[in-house]
Amino acid sequence: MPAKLPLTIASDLLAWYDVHARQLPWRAPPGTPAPDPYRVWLSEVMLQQTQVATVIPYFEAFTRRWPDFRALAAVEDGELMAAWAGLGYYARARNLLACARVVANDYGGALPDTEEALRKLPGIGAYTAAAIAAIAFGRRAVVVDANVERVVARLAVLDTPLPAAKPEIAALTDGITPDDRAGDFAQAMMDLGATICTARAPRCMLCPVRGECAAFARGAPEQWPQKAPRRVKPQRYGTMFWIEAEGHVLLVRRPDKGMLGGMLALPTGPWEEAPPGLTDAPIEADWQIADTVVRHVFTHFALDCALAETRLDRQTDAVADGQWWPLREMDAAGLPTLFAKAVAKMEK
DNA sequence: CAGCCGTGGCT
DNA sequence: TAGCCAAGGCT
Repeated sequence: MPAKLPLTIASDLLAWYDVHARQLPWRAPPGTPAPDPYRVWLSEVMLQQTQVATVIPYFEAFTRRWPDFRALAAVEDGELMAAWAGLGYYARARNLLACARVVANDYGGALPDTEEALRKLPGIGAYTAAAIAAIAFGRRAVVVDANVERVVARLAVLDTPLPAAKPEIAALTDGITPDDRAGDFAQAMMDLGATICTARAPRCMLCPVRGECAAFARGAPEQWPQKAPRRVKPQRYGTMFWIEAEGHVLLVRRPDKGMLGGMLALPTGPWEEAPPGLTDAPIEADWQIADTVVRHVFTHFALDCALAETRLDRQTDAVADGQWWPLREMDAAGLPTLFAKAVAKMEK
């Protein structure tokens, strides 16, 4: 284990946070009473692997429609998934709803206030449980996200690459987390990582703790954290099927497991190393292949998806579990971006 | 534990 | 621009 970090980091960081904290819709100003746990929880789930600017409009829409756990717990699955459309990582939406229902049914509509109890709820892992306990309930918790990992790795010039360095980083973070204001400290670390101690081109001259930063002293802070090399992203090919009839298009609900799980979508064939053509076409029809493909990049592969079109005289019921959606209301369908791109292409 | 799981911003 | 990256959780 490396040497401990200077204990002055917490006080320096909190003093900086008192002046420079970002004003965010889910955040109470420094020193004021803790914000509503529902809003903290909702924001933390939305913020998992997702940047602040992307989350804000979704957070505003969700809190306007569903102001508390009971309201959210009463939503139908499809309505919730449609509202989440575009945010990505759709398992978060399924877990969000499951969590809201547990809170409404088993906890009287109020989130439990300990890390241990929070950790057992759907969609709440080690990071989110610590963040909620600290920010919403004022408990001392060690909050480690990707920002904290980067900041701590630089402060301590950790040469162990991620993710192997995670235990060391957690121990070092524990060592500088204050007993009071652990929530503000966590948010200060994350603000610092998001605005100053950035992954590339860090703004060290604005940093309140550069005097305690070993990476700054070395003169090359962007050299940390070290990371294990990434795998190359494979290219895959697929086909989407556009079946139009009487001003409607056929949509299907994707299974909960797997890519875009639980989301409404255009029917698709398999996604493979070679173009699958009309494999798994929902019906036999006179398919026309659009002249351009829909390109979309997911986390672990890139997809070139052909678009097969056909028009029918009537809305066939030959496709089990399909539903006909009016073309004039495609925005309300809540399609993942891959399919929203196809809709945009068809509307031209 | 390592692979799976979206999307948009930034350089 | 092509790749890197982000307030991770689940299995």
